[in-house]
Amino acid sequence: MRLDIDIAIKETYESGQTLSFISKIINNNLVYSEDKLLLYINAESIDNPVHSIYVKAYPKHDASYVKQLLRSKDNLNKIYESIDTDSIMHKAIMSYKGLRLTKSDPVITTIVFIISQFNNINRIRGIIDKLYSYGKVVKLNSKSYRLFPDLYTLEKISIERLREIGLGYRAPYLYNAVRYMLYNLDMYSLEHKSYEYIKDALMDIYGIGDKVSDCIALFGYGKTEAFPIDTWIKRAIERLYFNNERLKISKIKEFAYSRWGRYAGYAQQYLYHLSRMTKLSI
DNA sequence: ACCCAGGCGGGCG
DNA sequence: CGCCCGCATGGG
Repeated sequence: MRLDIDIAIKETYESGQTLSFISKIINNNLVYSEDKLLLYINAESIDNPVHSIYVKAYPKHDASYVKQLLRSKDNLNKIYESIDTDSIMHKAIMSYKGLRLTKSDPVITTIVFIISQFNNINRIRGIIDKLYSYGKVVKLNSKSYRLFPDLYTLEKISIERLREIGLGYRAPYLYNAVRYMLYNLDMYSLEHKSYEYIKDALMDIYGIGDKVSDCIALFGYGKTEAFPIDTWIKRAIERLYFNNERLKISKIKEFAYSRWGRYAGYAQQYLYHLSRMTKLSI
């Protein structure tokens, strides 16, 4: 199925969202798989913003799901207009035009960002890879791929095994979260709740705090007002907007919400990508 | 060797 | 509340 959308696949893939962790670039195509579906996304060039992509899906072609995943309703030009408040954000927008926020499965997003805490992107990818080995094998175009394991499969993995996989001290966080999502909280019941409601519900989970819940709200529930603050974003705001002054998280939040409002999440994503790509030597 | 990574829970004042 | 500390692990 062909889908009209302005998107820079590579930037979107590399910018540290859920999609970054549960998909792979294979032969210049993006392969993304959740627990019940697999997408094979082909763009003419993953290096440049394109205007359309071609998608094959397992088990069936479902354009609406792909549109939701890639947030095709977002009018990037309008969003740029509203967050282009200064020369720094302007540079980020110009550099990474076509970078989109993505909206992934909230359960998988929760798992990914519990693993992400106080960790680095390469290690997170490695751990997610190992989790994939528990997933079902499916075929698409006569090639085999793994789906992400569902909660019932993850429930069978012991804490010791999670430690071996590399979760370290986060093993009990994930172990408990899997059970919490199975028996205490239907994550899909939060889909159309407010940002604040979602944050409160997520922060009741052992191992999920302010930052991880913001990532889940943003990348798993599509709440674009969320502004996750990790070490990169903290340094970036301090260095680029406050002349290297040390700031409290609460102060940075205030700054971000008042400056970028309901698209703070987009501003965050561009700033995060800019910070990592330039290592802040701008 | 040392420092850092998409932070969190717990304990203390 | 806010602040401070320890935490597993691997790569630069």
